[in-house]
Amino acid sequence: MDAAAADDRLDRAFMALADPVRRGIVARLSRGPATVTELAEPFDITTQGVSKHIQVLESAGLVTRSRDAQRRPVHLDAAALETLTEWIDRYRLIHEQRFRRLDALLASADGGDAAASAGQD
Amino acid sequence: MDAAAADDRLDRAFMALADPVRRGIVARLSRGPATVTELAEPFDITTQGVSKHIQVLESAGLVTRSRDAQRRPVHLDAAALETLTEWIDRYRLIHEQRFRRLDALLASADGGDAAASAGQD
DNA sequence: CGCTTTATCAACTAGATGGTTGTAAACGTA
DNA sequence: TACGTTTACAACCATCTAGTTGATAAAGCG
Repeated sequence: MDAAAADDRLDRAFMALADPVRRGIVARLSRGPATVTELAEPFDITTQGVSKHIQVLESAGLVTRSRDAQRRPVHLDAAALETLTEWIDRYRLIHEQRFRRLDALLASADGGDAAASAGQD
Repeated sequence: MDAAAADDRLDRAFMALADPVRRGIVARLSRGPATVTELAEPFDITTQGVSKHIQVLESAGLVTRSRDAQRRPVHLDAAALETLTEWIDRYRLIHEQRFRRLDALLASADGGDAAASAGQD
């Protein structure tokens, strides 16, 4: 997978979670597969609307659909969720390590004004 | 913070990360604060465009802006990133625990066909 | 005081998104 | 066969988004 494709995958996955209905669907699916009508039940929108939300989640790779007669049960793909936490945690940790270095510098230098220039990395 | 406000905060934060330019800004800010022109430099869009991206990140609580003469350095807020990983991990872990229970059931029952009905939870 | 740099605000456009209704396909059952 | 259930697809609409250009404000510098 090249960088552009990975970008696109992240775009869609984050976008998919930027909607309370779709997050509700993910939350429900974490407890096991469900059909479209089951997933639509808690929300005040049509099953067609929910079907479109599921398509968004599917194109983001967050869920998959199987087949059981005329039903199409939806399953959560936890690996895709992990990709998101990996992206976030990468930069969160870089940020925190930078803070720890800054703290160490402050502790050793003991000069308050030295922190301002150190902030430039 | 009530549920609707928390929902709105999550909406904005996930939405903010659903764009490669804004993720690039977050990645850059993990290495330290930067000005708007510095942040705009790697991208092929105007500083006005980048300024709007920063407003999106700010309204999502992911970054803050301070003041240094006519410059307005942007800082990353790692705590907001943590809120996102917490949301994702919550349902990822529920999903994985369910899988572990299913595995245990399969191991004790030893019946291949039993798995299909067990899948319904 | 002008000039430059840095950044924001306002207005606009093309395109995407979230919802609807209507139609139709696939499947099990009477 | 006919019927009900479940789901998808197409067309449509209101709203939002991402980018642009142009004007403006704030601060430093000649």
